[in-house]
Amino acid sequence: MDRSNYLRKTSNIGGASPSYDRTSPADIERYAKKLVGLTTRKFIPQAIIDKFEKNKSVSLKGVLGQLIEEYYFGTKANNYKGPDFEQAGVELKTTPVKKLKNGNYSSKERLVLGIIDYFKMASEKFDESDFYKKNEKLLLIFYLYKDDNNFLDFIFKLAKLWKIEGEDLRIIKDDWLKIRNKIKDGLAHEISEGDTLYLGACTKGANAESTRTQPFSGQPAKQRALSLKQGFMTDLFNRFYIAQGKKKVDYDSERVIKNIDEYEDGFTFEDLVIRRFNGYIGKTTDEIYKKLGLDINKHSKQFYSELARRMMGVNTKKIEEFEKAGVVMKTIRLTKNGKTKEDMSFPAFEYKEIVEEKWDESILKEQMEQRFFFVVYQYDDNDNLVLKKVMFWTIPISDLDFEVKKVWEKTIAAIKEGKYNKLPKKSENFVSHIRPHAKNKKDTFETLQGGREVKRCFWLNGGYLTKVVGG
DNA sequence: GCATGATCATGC
DNA sequence: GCATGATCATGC
Repeated sequence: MDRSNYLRKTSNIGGASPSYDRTSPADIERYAKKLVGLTTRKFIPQAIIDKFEKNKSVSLKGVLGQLIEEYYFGTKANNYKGPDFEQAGVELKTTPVKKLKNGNYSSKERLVLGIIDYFKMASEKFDESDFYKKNEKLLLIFYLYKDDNNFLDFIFKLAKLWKIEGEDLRIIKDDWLKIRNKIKDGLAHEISEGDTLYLGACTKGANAESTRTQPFSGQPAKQRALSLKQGFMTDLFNRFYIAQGKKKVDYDSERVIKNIDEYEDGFTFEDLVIRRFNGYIGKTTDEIYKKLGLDINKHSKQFYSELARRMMGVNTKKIEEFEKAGVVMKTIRLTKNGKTKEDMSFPAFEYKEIVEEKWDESILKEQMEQRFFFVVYQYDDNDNLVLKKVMFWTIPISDLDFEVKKVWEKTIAAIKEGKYNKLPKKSENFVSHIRPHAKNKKDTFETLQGGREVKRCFWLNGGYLTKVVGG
């Protein structure tokens, strides 16, 4: 279909004008906003609708952005390295949000911004990188995803031009540098999405075995793409949505770094967070409590996490940067002789669901690959808890892709055989094991064999954690 | 009512 | 003292 034909078509959409100035970011945004409330079906040619209706197994997902470019904006999708709207420097991205049971919206997934060329990125500077030049200004078009719906009928929820800037830019740039430095060090094969905060290097490929060569090592590395993390996308959507006055949501989250001026040269977000604890290391919880002048309940289960947040200068339940980065804060308590008191649990899994998963897309991998923030206390001779250290941590990719994967595979094999007493025990692997995680014995999930078994989950072994925190 | 984080109890 | 099994407590 040629463009004039397309223009005639789009001119009928809800009174939308087909014309916009493709050299102007603001005008592109204005035109994009007219998509809100529409579905793809409204502006693509009947022939394409027919094609997808005929074969519903074909997902429109991969081509949704292209259809918008071609039939709504009248620009051909390009393979050119720069942004889609070249003169305006604007890159178009469509991305799904889902509505949660409580009525809030959350991003359905991370936003992929481009495959990493390990050879190219290794020698780039951030400001002149392909990534930054292409993605500095994004036209984000969010659509509402529904499980039972045809892609043609997903409703566009929000369109917004967003520029990477301010505190976000600080963190994204540091993330980018961290990834680039790993490539420079010949460690592209050890990159993990959990290494970084907002910008993650997620695996991307036809299958888990899609690999590429890297410049400074003979080791093949998984094919990866730079992407904005799911938590970050959720935050973006909600901020825009609230700004439009569509909905009042009390976020109850506060930043650790309130002002960008708090960043000093060479200090990353993580450095600044760790520095917040400097005055408290070596103090007992009581001393910290008094020093902070708190009036929180000492016997509450939330006491330790609240104490940690207050030391960071955050008064809300949620920490904005942690939410956006998907950082999980955990309190670890060590005994007098430096061992972790407890193993660390993950959410219980459904027997019938886990057997359908592939490792690379598994829930467990996603959960374990997150970045953790450990607040480590140790009991002293008087049985007081003393703040020992704080640290960010991501499980090394070898422990995850080898050890944890083994445990995960054994688990699935045992479930398939119906041998629920043969699930991997702590003694079988030094990183992880399976244990019950339930209200009581009656708290069960259905099994593959039609019976019921107590809810169980994966645990990180206390001994492994002891090693990690250097107890 | 349930998910989640945290912790206890028992027996070797 | 540790592995394993079991359960508690809180908040949404």
